[in-house]
Amino acid sequence: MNLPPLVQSFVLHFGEMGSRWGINRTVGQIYALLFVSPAPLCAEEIADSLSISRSNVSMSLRELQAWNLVLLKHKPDDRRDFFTTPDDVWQILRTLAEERKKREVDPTLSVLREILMQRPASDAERYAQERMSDMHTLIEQLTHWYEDVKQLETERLATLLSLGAKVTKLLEAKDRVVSLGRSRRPNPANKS
Amino acid sequence: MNLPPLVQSFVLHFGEMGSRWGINRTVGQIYALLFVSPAPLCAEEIADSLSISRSNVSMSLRELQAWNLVLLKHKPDDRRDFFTTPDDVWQILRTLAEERKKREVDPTLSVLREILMQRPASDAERYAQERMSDMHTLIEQLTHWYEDVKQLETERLATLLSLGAKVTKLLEAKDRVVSLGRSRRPNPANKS
DNA sequence: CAGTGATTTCAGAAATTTCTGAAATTACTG
DNA sequence: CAGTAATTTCAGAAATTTCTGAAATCACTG
Repeated sequence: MNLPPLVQSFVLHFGEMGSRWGINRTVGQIYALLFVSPAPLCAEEIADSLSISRSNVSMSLRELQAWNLVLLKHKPDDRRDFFTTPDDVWQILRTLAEERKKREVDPTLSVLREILMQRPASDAERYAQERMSDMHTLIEQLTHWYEDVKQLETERLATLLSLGAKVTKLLEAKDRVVSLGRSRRPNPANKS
Repeated sequence: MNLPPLVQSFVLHFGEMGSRWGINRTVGQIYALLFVSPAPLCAEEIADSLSISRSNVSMSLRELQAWNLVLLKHKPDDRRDFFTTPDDVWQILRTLAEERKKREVDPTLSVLREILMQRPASDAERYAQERMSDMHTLIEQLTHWYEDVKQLETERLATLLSLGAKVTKLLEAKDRVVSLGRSRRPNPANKS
């Protein structure tokens, strides 16, 4: 591996992290490399920089494309493919969230729903279903929240983030304001 | 594997999912089994239910304990250990979030900070640092938000979730109200 | 349509991870 | 403190994943 030392640390760390997620080491490294490269790279350059085989690069890029994590660029009069990542880190975050949801959350929800449809044949099964139902409810709540906030422009999302838990203060304030105007209505926020 | 069919589907799915995260298949299966079991199980029972070796169970339980995902129980006059998961799915979610942060986010932040301290020795390194700085900023924002909302009681957290993007409506409303009272102050929410 | 360079595919090699059974350890008990 | 049951450890077997080099495919070009 023949990279500026500072880039190399980054690439190696993402390799490690890659294996801790489902992504493998090489895929993580390639992504990291593309992320910090000022210009798009072609497969050959990636293979050289990371000292891995050309075919490994090919397969790993395919994987990254399946995750929508890389962009394909072309230079005039050059028929090689060049690869980059999106510039906007928020966009990257959105893509990651979306893909992980698609691969992990959605299938889980569908398995849970499937099981919850079935008729329990014993007490053990009845209890198991209750537990799964709790899990299903929680995941659905999280998913709905996600589907909702992902629509927000980045600007607003960032504002919301920086507010953090302080939004609850706002909620309380709103409750008070609303109770002034209307007749008793303890917690209007509870409706879905 | 000798389990009620409905439990078996669940266990198998979590096994699959396990491998997609860093967690391995057996660990995922054991967790799923404990999650839907009405009473705590001992290692032997787990090994039998999942048809895996006793030693594998031992190592996997150790792993789950390192993640704080299982509880140890004891029966009077029985010196075996019995295992369960917490009842509250919100609590489980909190633990998961906390552990993943500890293992994935924190180390990444610290690598990024480390690199950003260094002096770039070339244009390539300078550019790489800019990119890493963007990433660092984003992760810090997310982390701060997380540290903030994780303090909330579950009740409030759930309310916040169910509100979703509608909080921004509230923000706008607040802006209007505040502008009525005070002299011009366009976006008070922006301060960190 | 032969020639060339880029890319992909894929069988098997290499590396890594997971799992097991046997042995060791721990923690009691009579 | 010998005996016993539960548990852990760990070397190597088994399974899985990752990676490579050689061959095939693709997309042009003269």
